[in-house]
Amino acid sequence: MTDHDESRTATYDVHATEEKWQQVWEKLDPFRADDHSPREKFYALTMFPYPSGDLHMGHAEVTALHDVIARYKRLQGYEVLNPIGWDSFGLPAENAAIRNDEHPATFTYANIETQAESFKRYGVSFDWSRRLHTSDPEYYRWTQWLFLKFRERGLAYRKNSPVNWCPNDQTVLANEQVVDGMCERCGAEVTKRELTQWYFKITDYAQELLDDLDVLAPTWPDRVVTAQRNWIGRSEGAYVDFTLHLADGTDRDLTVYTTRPDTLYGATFMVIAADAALAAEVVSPEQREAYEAYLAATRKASDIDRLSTERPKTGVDLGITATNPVNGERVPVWAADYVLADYGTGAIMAVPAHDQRDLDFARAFGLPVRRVVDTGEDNPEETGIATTGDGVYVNSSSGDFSLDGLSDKATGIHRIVERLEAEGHGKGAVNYRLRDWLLSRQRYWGCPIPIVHCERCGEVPVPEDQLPVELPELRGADLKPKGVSPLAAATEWVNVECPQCGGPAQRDSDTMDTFVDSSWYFLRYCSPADETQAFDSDLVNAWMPCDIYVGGVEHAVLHLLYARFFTKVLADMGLVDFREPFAAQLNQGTVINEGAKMSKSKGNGVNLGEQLSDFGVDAVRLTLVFAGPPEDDIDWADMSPAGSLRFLQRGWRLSGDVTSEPGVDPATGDVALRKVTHKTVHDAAQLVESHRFNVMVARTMELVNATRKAIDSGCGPDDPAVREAVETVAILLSLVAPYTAEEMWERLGHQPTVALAGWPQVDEALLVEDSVTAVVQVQGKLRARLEVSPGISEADLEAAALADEAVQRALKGKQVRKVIVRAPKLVNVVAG
RNA sequence: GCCGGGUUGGUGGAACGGUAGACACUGCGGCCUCAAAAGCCGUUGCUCGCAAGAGCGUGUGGGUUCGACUCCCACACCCGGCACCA
Repeated sequence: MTDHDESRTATYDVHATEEKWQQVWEKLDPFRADDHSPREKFYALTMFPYPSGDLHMGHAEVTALHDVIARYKRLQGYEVLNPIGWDSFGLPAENAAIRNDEHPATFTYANIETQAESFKRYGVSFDWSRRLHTSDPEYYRWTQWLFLKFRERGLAYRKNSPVNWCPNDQTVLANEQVVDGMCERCGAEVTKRELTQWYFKITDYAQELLDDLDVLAPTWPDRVVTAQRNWIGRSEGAYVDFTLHLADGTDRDLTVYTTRPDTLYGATFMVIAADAALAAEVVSPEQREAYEAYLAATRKASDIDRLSTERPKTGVDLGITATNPVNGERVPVWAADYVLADYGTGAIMAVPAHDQRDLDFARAFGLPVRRVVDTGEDNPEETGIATTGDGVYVNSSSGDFSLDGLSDKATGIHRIVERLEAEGHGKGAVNYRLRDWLLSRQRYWGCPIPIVHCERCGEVPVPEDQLPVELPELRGADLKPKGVSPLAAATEWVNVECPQCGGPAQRDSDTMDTFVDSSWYFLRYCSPADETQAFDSDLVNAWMPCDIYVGGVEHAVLHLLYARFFTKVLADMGLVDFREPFAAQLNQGTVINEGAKMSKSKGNGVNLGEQLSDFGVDAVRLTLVFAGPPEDDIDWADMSPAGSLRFLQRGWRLSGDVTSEPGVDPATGDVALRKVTHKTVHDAAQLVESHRFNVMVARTMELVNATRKAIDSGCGPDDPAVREAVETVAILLSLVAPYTAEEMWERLGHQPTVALAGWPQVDEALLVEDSVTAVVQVQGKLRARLEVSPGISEADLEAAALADEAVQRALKGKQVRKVIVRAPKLVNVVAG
């Protein structure tokens, strides 16, 4: 074998290389962010993991993508903050502790260590000095402090209300954690319970949370913006006051919310939510028995039944009437479960002609249907299909007021609201689907709520200097869910003196939703060791908002909405000077296998550790980044980590072929290869900025191929352009394959680390092509290609095109009518 | 039903309104080898053709344009969000 042959088949030992560089990085500590650096700051945040076990393919993907951005920005000269921590409170640890008769911390911190080691092996450019865990008292002390601050502002309050209850996890859930009537975490069917619980008043911020989505829309994924808009669910309409006439002869107001006040003349009955307190208060004595039977039946029905849209309408006549404020008409009042107690006012005016639900109800109970908007469609009373579009108003007048003849919905709404407001019978209004955030949980492994309940003083906040309220030591069977928090049974912990009066009192025994912990961790990263405050406002304002937040789309409405809410509250408190925490966002897709989500039951799981052992870290990372657009799902069965490793070895091999010395002036090198190199660097920057990492990798592959050709059959290995090209490959590869890149960089005679080598300078002069391929079309069809100078004139290009043999052939017998020339790229000849 | 996003070779995917299929994977042929593996080189959208070449081709149907994967309209299907929210 000749030396040359050897260089074409040589490979490096993947695992030895990994171990070697891990030690070097440990020593050099090149990714520590300097708060006081004069460089421009860049905050690259990735959603911190929950320590459920070792890292899996999902972690590998999000981290690989995230690290491309962090490493790119560092090369570009930014001071990059790329922190890591763990969202370490939560149910899985608690359930494991019950199973294994141990403390949740055992499971939690063991897994954190495992994951931390795996991240280090994975070569992620994290700043390990800022590591945090939300279950550390040093952290949750400040979660408690924030809770108290929110409470001082009236943004954390307690109320009694029917809440979502997971019978399996034995805890309440926020609306956001109930998916299709099931517990988001365990899949059990969620039931309702009447409980007194803590809430964050996120609804105070509904409008701002909605409005600022417009600001985020250009840099946030569409699906996240859409999901949040839908979740907030703003609707515009009006409150309208009807008068109820009770059986005992008294009257009272009944206010309803409607988005179609313009159809007020079509209201033929009213419906009150069966489970609203009002319904029980106003029902007539004759109908009370029937109502109570109906209510009992309603309560028994689960959310699953309720959610079914196919279900026929049910209800009961309350035996009373109400007066329509615009025409004095008396209509019957019913109770039904299709009206929700906690939206609007819990009561509606039913306009069966123009609302499908009301029409279904009217038909089920023989109630009248009156059309007040003629849309040209058939009468809803006959078809059973409500008409909801624009049309001409009819039967809509009383006294000196009339909508009749009008054909514009917006004007109709405006006119009737004006009228209602003038007469004091209603007003324009906005409603949101968003509800307050229920934050209490009846579980142990979470942040204790720093409140003491005193018989005399009521709710008393734990004084700040007594924070944190630490969790008592409970383990194993003590943690078994029993419907109230396990903390309630820890009598020594629960029973305390009231901080205010010194009398006997009890700690609040619930813990906080873990989404509270994760609503501010990105702030803590800016000053993670600060023992005097939750975060240093100056440092937070210097680093934030996060320039990029990479993570899973499953948090589109949960974590991302809560974190936005927290940030707005903190801005109102004057603690931060921005109102949105994440300037831009990237949601990675899911790694699946053989067309399906990986799962134990399907047996299609792909083990990350095995992939890393078989192909090496770099090949796995490269495969994930090269697979396609970052937000697309990746089917691992379609991928070729072996192919990725092959490419990396090919790239590495180049570094052994370079024979010129480090520091040689590339200006004297082969111009053709230099052009490829500089164009690649130029394009790669734009591709990374626009998150087209897969294309960036493809371009790097092209550069490798071009360099290989130059070495073997072009300018040869000692040409300075070859060194320039290979050094460029090493730097570009460092975004995705840090081990291979370091190895190349060292073989090229440079000191570590390539991560700080800087982004290559682009020579603009080398971006100019000296010949371009001009395309000649006849009738829009490609007929010829011409190599021409980039500066060719339109006339010259046209002449050359028409002179071409293939073009003449295609034109045969036809007359040239028109020639479009776009020098130097294209000519289109139109004939006929 | 309402709101977003999508549909390109055998596969993953590229393509400022201007060469469709870059870059890979797979397949096929070859080199190396006693042989195999690995590696390397060539080839690979479909149809016809020995070839030169020709025709077809980006979910469907229209439109705008000299020219459309790209823009506009309608439709089908897939994915995500919301949904008895008045």
